[in-house]
Order: sequence, then structure tokens, then C-alpha cells
Amino acid sequence: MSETQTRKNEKPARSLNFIEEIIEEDIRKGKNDGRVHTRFPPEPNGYLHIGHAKSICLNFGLAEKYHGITNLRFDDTNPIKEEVEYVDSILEDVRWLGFDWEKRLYYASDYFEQLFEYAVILIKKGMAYVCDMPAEEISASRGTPTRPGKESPFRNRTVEENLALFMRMRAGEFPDGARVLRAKIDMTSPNMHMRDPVLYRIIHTSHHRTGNKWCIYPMYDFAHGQSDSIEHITHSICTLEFEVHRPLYDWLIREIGIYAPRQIEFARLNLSYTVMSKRKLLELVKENYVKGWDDPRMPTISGLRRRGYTPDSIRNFAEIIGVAKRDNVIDVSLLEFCIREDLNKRANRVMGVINPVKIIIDNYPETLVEEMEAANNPENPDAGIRKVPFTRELFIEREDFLEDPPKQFFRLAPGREVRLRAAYIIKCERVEKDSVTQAVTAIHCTYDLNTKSGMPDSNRKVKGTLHWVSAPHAVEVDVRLYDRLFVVPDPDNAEEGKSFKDYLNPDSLKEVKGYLEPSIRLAKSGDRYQLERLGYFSVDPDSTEKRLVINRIVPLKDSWAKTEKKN
RNA sequence: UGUCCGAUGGUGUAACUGGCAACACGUCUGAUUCUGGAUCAGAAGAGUCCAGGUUCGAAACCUGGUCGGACAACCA
Repeated sequence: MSETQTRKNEKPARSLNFIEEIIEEDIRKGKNDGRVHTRFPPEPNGYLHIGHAKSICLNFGLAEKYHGITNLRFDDTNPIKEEVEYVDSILEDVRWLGFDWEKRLYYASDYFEQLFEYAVILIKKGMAYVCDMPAEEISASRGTPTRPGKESPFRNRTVEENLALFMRMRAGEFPDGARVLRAKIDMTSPNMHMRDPVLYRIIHTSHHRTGNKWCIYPMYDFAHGQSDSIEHITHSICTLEFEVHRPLYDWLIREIGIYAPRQIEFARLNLSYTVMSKRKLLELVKENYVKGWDDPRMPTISGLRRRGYTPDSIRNFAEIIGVAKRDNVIDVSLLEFCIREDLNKRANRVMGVINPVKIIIDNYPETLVEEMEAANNPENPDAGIRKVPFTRELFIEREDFLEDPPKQFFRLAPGREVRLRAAYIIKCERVEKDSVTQAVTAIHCTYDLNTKSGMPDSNRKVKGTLHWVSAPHAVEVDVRLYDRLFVVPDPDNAEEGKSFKDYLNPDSLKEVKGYLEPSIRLAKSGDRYQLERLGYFSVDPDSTEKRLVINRIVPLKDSWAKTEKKN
């Protein structure tokens, strides 16, 4: 391969994002011996969504790029909210996205004993104390961002007393909420997180991994940074809201005297026409606005998977959107672009009609069945061809016929000719209508024998090409037409007195029948197809032997719809 | 009357770290096409939040504003 060819095949070098710049700088300085070790640290209290996908791709991607490794660690410090169901779904989602944590699956709860010892160190140094104030009082005495807080009356207990109390907390001598362990920092700090933050609280609840071993649990702030430290994470990448926590993590690590990872914060992903907070997604699930966490309308990874999105398309999306620190809202059309681009190359084509109207080809032999050859994927000759039966009676899309068409309409109309994809050119001769409703019930056409696809004289120019299906061969399937979940770009930003749920799209799911070519009988759950001229579809797991259910992932771009709208 | 972070076409990210703003999506033309898809060619669209300053030269550096976001769970 020549020099120039090599260059041409290379992707143009993308400039570094700010995190890569930091990492390369660290490597250059020989920090951590040039080692790069990241981690993805979800809390198992909900399903992962596309925003997490960004973080997953970032963490694993960075490690891959710099020949490092990535841990998967569950930050499971609150047994009240966490469940194994969520652990399992998260493992599946990360794996599905195509990432491998190898043997490095950890839990913050693995470190409970170690964390407890860290707490003891702080107590012995006089840097932590047991506080008996009830939650409301602690909260009230914390002050506000603009007003300093007041010191707890328990702040100056002796080391011995603190130690004894903390041991008794662990021993289960006190009820939930009776006491907490707090760091002794500065109640007047302009940073709220430095105002004697709670380190440990009493929760008599069984934990999904440690069972009833513990009745005191570390707060996230006391577990997260130290967990990263224990795992010798070099770069702790997290979202912007933890920027204010960083001084606390640094303080803890310094006082305890352990290895300090470098935390880098980036702006979380926002997507238009959806919501991303776990709380809101949970609400949609619990209140049955959707059919579950994996409802194809959800921005969850499991929802996108069920919808038919490919891991590649999501990873590419994560790459394309970039990483920075400013707030951002990515247009869903970019996500849609990514899945179209991917599926255009890999999805086989198939024909099917969703809103059928009958075509009768009057000059076609009544009993003849021709097997038309159609390319499985015009973008990829290797995909081969398939046979599609053609008969005298067909279905076409109702929208592909107009009795009185505008000049820009290239489809079927009285006296007009169109190409039937992979078959003949037909001409519309007359229509049959319902005497009452005046609706078109059948369209009578004639076909031109010499225009069969692939024949030497078949290249006569016609304006339009329609998809079709032989009426007697049509396979009836259930079609789920999905659309955006919300009707406004920013449902989070509800006006006064309204909630995000007031902006739910009533037409986000339309269930209709479809009539597909017989080759679809080979389809299995999870398969993806392009229904020609309609869009990309995936076979839903609800499908049975007897009946297929297909999901519309995304429609094809429709420039006709656009020009139609203009007029 | 706080602290921290941010501000570049409609959207998102760049600008080799001071040398007259680029890429992607979207939009619009045209070509081509047996998918009004795809592909190809091209166009419009920001003078970089504002005001000063440093400099031969500023999106970048400095100062002061403005606007936006985060922070007041015994959540993560």
C-alpha cells in the first residue's frame, strides 16, 4: 500500500478533548509511571441511560486509547435504594455496549471494613466526631450557601468518647438516625460540602451484598474518593456536579494519608425531546406512562437496545458529541443520524406495506407467480439477493397514490406510471371507490412486460419507485411505530404549575398492522431490517412463532414530507 | 449577598496553545439513483457574551461586568 493510500484510509486525526490533554500531560510528566486506570462507578439504583453510555464510552475509551484499564465498580453505599436487579441490568448494558472490565468488577461495599478503619484514623486524629443532633438540626445548622453554619455542640467530644460511640454505632446499639459521624472541618466554609459533612449514618437495613453485617453505612462522599484511591485509579472522571465535592475528597485523602487519584469533571449529556434523570425515568415506569425500563421510547440503554439501536451506533454517538465542561443539549437528530448511518450499511432490505391499498394489474395472468430478484442491500453486494413473489394483486402504500396529485408528486396517480421496486413499471388506469365513503378500494393498473428489473429494455425513466407486496403472499405482522416521547425539546423545563409529564407525546407509540414480503418469516428476535422507503425496524422479543412484532427504530429521511409541508 | 464552573453559526465540538474561525449534525441548492433513502458536488449561516487592557497581532492572556449552571439529603 502506498504512502498516499495509507493516508487516505486513515481517519483524520481528531484534536484532543480537554481530558485527553490532561492525561497526555500526566503521561508526559511521568505521573503514575504513565499508567492510565479509569473506572465506571454506577449506583445500582436504576437502569443506565444514554448519559451513562457517554460516561462508559469515555472511561473505557480513554483507557483503551492510552493502553490502560477500566474497573467497573458499584457505588453501593445506600442499601435502602439499591437492588440486585439493577446490578444485573447494569452489567448487561455495559457488556452489550461492548466493554470488558475483565476481572475487575468491584463494589464499594467490598471496602466497608477498610473505610471503617479510615474513619477511625480520622477520629483518632481529632478530625471526625460523633454528632447526636437529629437530621433536621444538622441541616438547619449547616447554614446556606451565603450564610455560614453553626458548630455542633458535640463537636468537641474527646477522641476516646468519639471512638467509643462510633464502635457502639457499629455494634448496633442505636436506632436509625440517632447519631452520625461527621468530619471536623469548617462550618464557615464557603463550600457547603466542607461544613462538617456526615461521614457515616445508621441504617438498620440489609445490604444486597453484605447482608446484615453492617448497620452503619458510609456516605457516598466518604466512600467514593477512597474507593478510587484503594483501586489506584489514576483519573477519576465524573460529571460537573461533583466539582464542588473535590475539595472534600482531597481533604479526606490527605488527612487519611492515602494515594490521591486525579478527579476530572465533564458536562453530562442532555438530549432533546427526552428526560434523563433517574427519578423522572423511574416515575414514567412506576406510573405506567411506558411499559418498563426497556420500553423502546426510553432513553435507557435497555430501551435503545430493544428499540433496535446497535452498540456501534451508540458508541459512535458518544464519540461524535465530544466532551467539554459547558452545558449542552444534543439534538436527538444526531442520535438518529448515527443509527441510520450504521444500519444503512448493515441492515438488509425488505419490502412491506403499513397502510395498504390494493393494486390489480389487469393485464397480468391471474394465476402467475413470478419470483423477483431483489438485492438484500444495495450498499453491500455481499449481502446477496432474495426472491420476492410477484402476482396480479398487490398492496402498495395508500400514501403512494393520489387521485389529484400536485406537480411535485412522483408517485402513482391516474394515467401515471411508476416503477415497482425490483419488478415492473405499471400504469394506473382507473380506480374503484366505495360508493358511500368515496374511499379508494382498489387501483387498476396495467404493466409493461418489457420493464422487468434487470431486463435490457427495463431502464425507461419513471419518476417514482414504489415498494409493494404480493397480496396473497403478504405476512401480517404487528408494527410498533415509535416517535419521540415528548412533544417539546426540553420537557425538564416545565412552565409554572406543569410537570414534565404534561409534555408527553400522546402519539409516541402507534400500534398498527403491517404486510411484509414472505422472506420475513426467517426473522429472529433482535434482527434489524430496512423496510424500503419506510425506515429501519427491529424484531421485538414479544414476537412469537406465529406472529412477528416489529419496532420502528427510526424512519428514513423523508424529503418529500419536507417539500409537502412547505406547500 | 457566598464559593466553584462555564460562555465560539440553529445544535455539538475544534482552532497545532497569540497568526485574520474549522469539522459534524441540521438547513438549502444541484447532480445522480429502480428506496423522494444512500452517494457526490456546492451554498448559506458565527466574527467567538459585553467593555476595557496587554500585543505588530487576541476566540485564546489580564481586569471588570453580564448571562447560564452547580452547591444548603443522615441520596449518589
